[in-house]
Amino acid sequence: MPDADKPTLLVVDGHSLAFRAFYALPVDSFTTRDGQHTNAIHGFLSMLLLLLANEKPTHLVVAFDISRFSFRTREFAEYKGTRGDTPPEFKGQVPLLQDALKAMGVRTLEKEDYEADDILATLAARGRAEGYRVLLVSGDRDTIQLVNDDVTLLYPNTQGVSQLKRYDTDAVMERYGIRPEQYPDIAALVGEPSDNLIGISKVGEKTAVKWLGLYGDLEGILEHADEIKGVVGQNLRDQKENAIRNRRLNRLVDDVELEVALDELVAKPIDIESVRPIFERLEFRTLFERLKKIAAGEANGSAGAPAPAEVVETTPEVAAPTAPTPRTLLDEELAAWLEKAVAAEPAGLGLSLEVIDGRVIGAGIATSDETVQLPWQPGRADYAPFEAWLASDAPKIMTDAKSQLKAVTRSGLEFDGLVVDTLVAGWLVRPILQEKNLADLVSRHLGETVPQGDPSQLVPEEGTDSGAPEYAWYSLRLAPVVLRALSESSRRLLADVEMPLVPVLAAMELRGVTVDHAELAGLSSELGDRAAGLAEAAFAEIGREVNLGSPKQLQEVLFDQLGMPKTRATKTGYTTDASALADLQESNPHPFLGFLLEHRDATKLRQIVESLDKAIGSDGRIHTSYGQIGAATGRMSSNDPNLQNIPIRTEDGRRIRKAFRHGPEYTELLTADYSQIEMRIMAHLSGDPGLIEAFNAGEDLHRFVGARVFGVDPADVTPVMRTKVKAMSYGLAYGLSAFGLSKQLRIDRAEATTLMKEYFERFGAVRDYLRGVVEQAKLDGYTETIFGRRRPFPELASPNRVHRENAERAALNSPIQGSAADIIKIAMVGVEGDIAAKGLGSRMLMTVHDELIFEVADGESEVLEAVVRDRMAHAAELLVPLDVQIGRGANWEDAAH
DNA sequence: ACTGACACGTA
DNA sequence: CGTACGTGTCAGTG
Repeated sequence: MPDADKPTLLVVDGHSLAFRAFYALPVDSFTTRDGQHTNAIHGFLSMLLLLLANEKPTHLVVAFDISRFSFRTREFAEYKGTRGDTPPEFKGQVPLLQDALKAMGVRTLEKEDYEADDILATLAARGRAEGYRVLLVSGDRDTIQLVNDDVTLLYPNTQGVSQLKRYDTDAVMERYGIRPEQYPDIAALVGEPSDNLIGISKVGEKTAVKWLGLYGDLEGILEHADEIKGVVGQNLRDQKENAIRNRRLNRLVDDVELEVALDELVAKPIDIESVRPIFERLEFRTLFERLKKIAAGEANGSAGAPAPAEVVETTPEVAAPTAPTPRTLLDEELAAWLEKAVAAEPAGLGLSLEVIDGRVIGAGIATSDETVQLPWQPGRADYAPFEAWLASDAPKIMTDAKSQLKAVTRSGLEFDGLVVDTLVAGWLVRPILQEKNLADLVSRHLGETVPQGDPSQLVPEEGTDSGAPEYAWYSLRLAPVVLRALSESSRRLLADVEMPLVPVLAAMELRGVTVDHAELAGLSSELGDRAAGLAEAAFAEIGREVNLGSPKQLQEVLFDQLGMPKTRATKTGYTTDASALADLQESNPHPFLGFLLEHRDATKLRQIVESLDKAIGSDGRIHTSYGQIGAATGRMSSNDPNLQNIPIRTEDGRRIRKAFRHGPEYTELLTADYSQIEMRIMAHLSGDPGLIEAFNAGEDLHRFVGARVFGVDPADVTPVMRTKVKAMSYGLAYGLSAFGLSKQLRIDRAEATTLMKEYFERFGAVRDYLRGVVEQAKLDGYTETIFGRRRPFPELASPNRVHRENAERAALNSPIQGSAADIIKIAMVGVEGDIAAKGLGSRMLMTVHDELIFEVADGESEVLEAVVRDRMAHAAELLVPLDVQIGRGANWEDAAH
């Protein structure tokens, strides 16, 4: 019978997995209202659901130990003796877990005097004999011996519970260098500290494998013990009893008498109603939702959740292929070649445009086995076939396309058909900015090294190999590898959002935004004067001149000269940041502090004004660069200059925004921003009825929430109450703690704790969701946005508490911030498309995370607003409406609302 | 000239 | 003991 047709028997070692989950998940996040710990249960069930979805077993059973005593402890009293007492917090969870499994219709098995592993061994043997494919899940290494052609072991990583490593025969051989059935011999020689089994001194895995290679098995090794030289040989002879005893104990019993036939283990459909009570008691809301989905999926015969993306580990090839030598083609030759190449590579041709001084001067085009080098000059008829292909929607694969597309436009060419930018695709695979150029990508995903160009040849001569064909060729080869590493939804995100966004960003960068130089210059000198005055006043207070911009010198002044109490410690001393100075001002008022703070404000602002002024180009406009692969969450960044951190909170700051104007051909600026998009996303993702109602009611969000939290009428929500819930709401998405909340609101800890408690009582699904995100991320190793953008979080498994908790907060925030990024990107692509389709003259200029800024052409104000509203509001269909605020004005400040 | 640490602007 | 960025300055290093 072919493997695919075999029934699949999934056998899980219950204790082993639950115990792993117990240590992988924070106990304090998984405690019910009445104090029952549930982390082991939650982790176990979550992993089980993942397995059901991914492996789709036809038969299923979970095996448990009855106690820590078995025939092995009778034989060897110290067996597993190093294990401390089972923590009571864990012990209490096992019966509940068994109840939950029972409610889910999952059979459990246990056998007096045996360990769960023996049950696994028995079921593996019987399953194999009866024509099953057997999947074992256990965290006990001894089960490696059970692997064979029909039996696969899923072994949890040290990382966490759900990153299961799949051991088939090949994987065991690769990892240990021996066949699975030889594993107990290795373990017997080396010892197993966790079972309190001592091996042979100085014998590790390496030595044991070597001996097995020489003498076949443990028996053989012991027979030839006299031939083994040196200290290890002597140790073997002295301590062979250890090895013999270990081998006896680690042999799993595969004929345990079990009162069950395999076909009784058939996986039953989940009856969601019988599960409900126990899940409610355990307060597993997210898990219940997942279970419902799986149950529904079974009902309509479709598969459950998709398998998590595999981490692609490429190994260097024996001999890396090199790019074919480029040919230079013109006219009909070029036309013929392009036609043939397009037909030969339906997924697209590799393309790299050579750019000097922002203009296209040549191109390299690649198929999998040919490359072409093409010089290019404006207006030369010879290149018509190339230009036509460039402008067509024929698929093109590039690396770092945005800068090249800008050059295309500057050179008066048209472009279409970008299907893969390997840089962007690579970032979707690993959004933690590691691979930032083609060479990095090639090394990471192809395991090859891009040959270095000749550094002496700074400017390639026309017609010579510029490197562009090679670049194109590597891009072409990277594409399928990188695409394969993406989940299906990430591939859709790439094709539908990120790729169409590339030319949109290129166009926005080229457009720039008009900024008034005179205004900035005036502001700059005014701020400069003010800073100078404040510095003088500060110096007068302390009787000397110091560098106010030097934290080190400030520390001298504050803590030595003025004898102020020490602030929070930093790596190099004590902080002098604004909030610490404000605290000092309260406890130890001193005029110097006030002058210093004001001086900081003035110089910081002036510095921003100066850098903006310097960035104004000869066209009177600032052209920022948008970093499409800048942020791990999916957001875009802006640099050179950064237009996403222009001040707004202070009056002086807003004066900077007044300098951002519409161009002379345009009538006004129009801004459009999402109001409370992150809270709306939380409402959607958590499904919290209260929050959803808040948004659908159309009332002021914080007033509504405040009314619920404080139990008053919306009309009676005071400004103080509103401020508090507002801080709480915003802090939620960042993993704010009671401590942080108390600090921010300057209230005491107890009040902050009460506020959080009250908040979560009214909006419990929010807490449940946030908790679930982190827990799911621990199991999966990544988080996902509404549109399937993934972000890996290896740090969640860190044994370092600070690192781990930082990762937990980042994981909490990622789906929210990331989904908001997905949404505005979708809106941008839509708006740009509509503007072009309608032939409007208005243009999208800037994006600031949840805001878009447009330049309005004469008479288009209304139609532009309609387009923008439509595309932004309908970028995603959530459980709550997406509210878009529009403002208009002659400058950015006036266009705000 | 570069780098790390600090501080601070935005969403 | 609140997420995500980019930028400027200081101060230490080459």
